[in-house]
Amino acid sequence: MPDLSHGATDADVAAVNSLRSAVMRLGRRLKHQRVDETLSPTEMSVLGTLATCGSATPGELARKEHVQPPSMTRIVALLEAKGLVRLEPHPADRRQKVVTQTEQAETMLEESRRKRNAWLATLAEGLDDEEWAKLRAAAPVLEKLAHLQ
Amino acid sequence: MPDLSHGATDADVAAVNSLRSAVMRLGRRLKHQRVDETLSPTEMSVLGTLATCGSATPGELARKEHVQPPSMTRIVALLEAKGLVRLEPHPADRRQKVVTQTEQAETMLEESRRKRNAWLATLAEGLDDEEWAKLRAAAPVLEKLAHLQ
DNA sequence: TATTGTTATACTCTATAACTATA
DNA sequence: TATAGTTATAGAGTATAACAATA
Repeated sequence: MPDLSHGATDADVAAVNSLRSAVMRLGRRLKHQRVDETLSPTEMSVLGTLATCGSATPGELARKEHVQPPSMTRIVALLEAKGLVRLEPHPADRRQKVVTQTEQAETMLEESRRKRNAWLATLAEGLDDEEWAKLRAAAPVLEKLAHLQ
Repeated sequence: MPDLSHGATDADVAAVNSLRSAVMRLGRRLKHQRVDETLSPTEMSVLGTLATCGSATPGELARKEHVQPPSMTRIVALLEAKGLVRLEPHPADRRQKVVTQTEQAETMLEESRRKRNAWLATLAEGLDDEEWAKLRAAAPVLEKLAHLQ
């Protein structure tokens, strides 16, 4: 961790600038290089969360994805309409709902994983071993960063 | 580089999934944690590019930021209206224009760099030395990735 | 009274299509 | 005929505000 009590170094600031710029640009690319044309990036991200968490309430999903509750309402409704999630009443709190992914979603995720290999291949061609390793090492840190605070 | 000629390994695919999800989520956070409320992420990114490249044509900027030419027209117009860039005729080709950042933009970037330290500080509190190092190592690779192909 | 989720609405950003001017 | 940039328009995704139901 950089010594921020006395101000960040120029190199730290530069790294953050670079990181931010790259994340924004990469985000725009990813938006277009969807493996599944019928799902938005956030919808995919929600399915990914449900695949690991099992199930969650709309409020929990909104906090995880860093969107506002009304946005998650819409996203969950779209996923439900596509048959990818199931909405059930919360067992303990009748205000809340429980969102679970369907078997169809699992099948779809497996399929999209195969499709992703093509994009991965073109990606990897432009990176050497070392760069690839750096990317893999940073992936979990980026995930942590996205969830911090 | 992973052995993609015979298909990517599960670990490679998992890394890409994780990366994509993190980039999307982080991108949404960055959208809201703007250091300058009056500039969109892409506007900031364009200024960052101009700060390093010196000057560029709208077409070049569109390709770098991965937006379509009409979008860059709008972005450049907004930056010009804010007095942050100057538009001049291209010396050799009268179809093109040259976009250059103003002194005001440099002042603003310096100011925003100071503001960014606050966000950097809260960020760094949640990361240890090792994680921070991984992030710094990956930043240039992410930039490369954003520009590939 | 606070919290969960929804409805209604508006905004921001970007894209596509069609156009103008220049090469 | 091709290219750089613009104008006009539409769409996707998200936010805010106001509301209903439950805690």
